[in-house]
Amino acid sequence: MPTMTLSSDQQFSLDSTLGCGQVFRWDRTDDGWWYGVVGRRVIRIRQEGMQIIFHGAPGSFIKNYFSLDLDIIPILTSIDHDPFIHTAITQCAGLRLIRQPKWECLISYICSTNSNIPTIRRRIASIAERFGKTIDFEGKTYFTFPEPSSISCRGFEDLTECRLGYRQPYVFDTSCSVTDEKCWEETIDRLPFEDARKELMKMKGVGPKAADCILLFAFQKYESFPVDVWIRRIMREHYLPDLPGNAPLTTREYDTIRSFARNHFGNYCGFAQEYLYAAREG
DNA sequence: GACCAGGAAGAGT
DNA sequence: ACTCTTCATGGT
Repeated sequence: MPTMTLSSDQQFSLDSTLGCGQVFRWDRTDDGWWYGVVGRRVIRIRQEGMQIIFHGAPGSFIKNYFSLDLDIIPILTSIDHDPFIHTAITQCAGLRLIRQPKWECLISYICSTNSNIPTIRRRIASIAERFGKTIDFEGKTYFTFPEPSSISCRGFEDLTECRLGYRQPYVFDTSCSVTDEKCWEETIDRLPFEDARKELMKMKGVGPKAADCILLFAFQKYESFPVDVWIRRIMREHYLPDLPGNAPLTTREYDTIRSFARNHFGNYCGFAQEYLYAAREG
């Protein structure tokens, strides 16, 4: 079984990283193993102190996926500007931002709107099960996340079983437009942040929040600061107590919150967002 | 049944 | 550019 030894200044917690809600296709067994599908691979991985034990992918792949090449200490230092974020950083020590497959991330966050994490997970699993390819791994069957064309070439109705609700046309429509435009990832990647954001929001079902998540989790745009109901609550309570009334989140308030965060936490405010989110409710 | 969850689109102003 | 309504699902 391949292993990797973390260096002493290389903070990493597998449980925080896979359990914080940034990815939806990993499961932890009672004995501490995580199983996940990434691209065409099934990966089994666990952590024992400074040792990472894994199977299903080369070490270089693991290192890149979990962004273990990134020097995280200076990044955390750069966002550690107040006692509240300091507590979150301490609480979720070793949380890393994963480099997610872009297409899967796009659909995942289209499926995430106005939902909770268990429901989102079920939707993604259902899409993979019905449209992906099977992979046999250690006697069990897993499913890849389907290519855009695998969804778009089938009828709209085939998605109904996935129970996406009002998101079904968004997923289908985005699958069609991405099937047509092969190099959308390059386009997004090359653009400066605000332009990339606008470009993503042209896709059906992608608003400000989903765009920010996709930019953060799939494109490593660390200046992104997604604002969901939890983050909004936390920011209003601890950083922006003077914001008016508790009405539905408007575009203006969203922008107020994210520009505050960008100023307060700096260019790596996306890390701050994920630590605050992971440390929510407790 | 009401209310909530990693919101967004569309219509009407 | 802003406000309001509607959207489908599953859990508490």
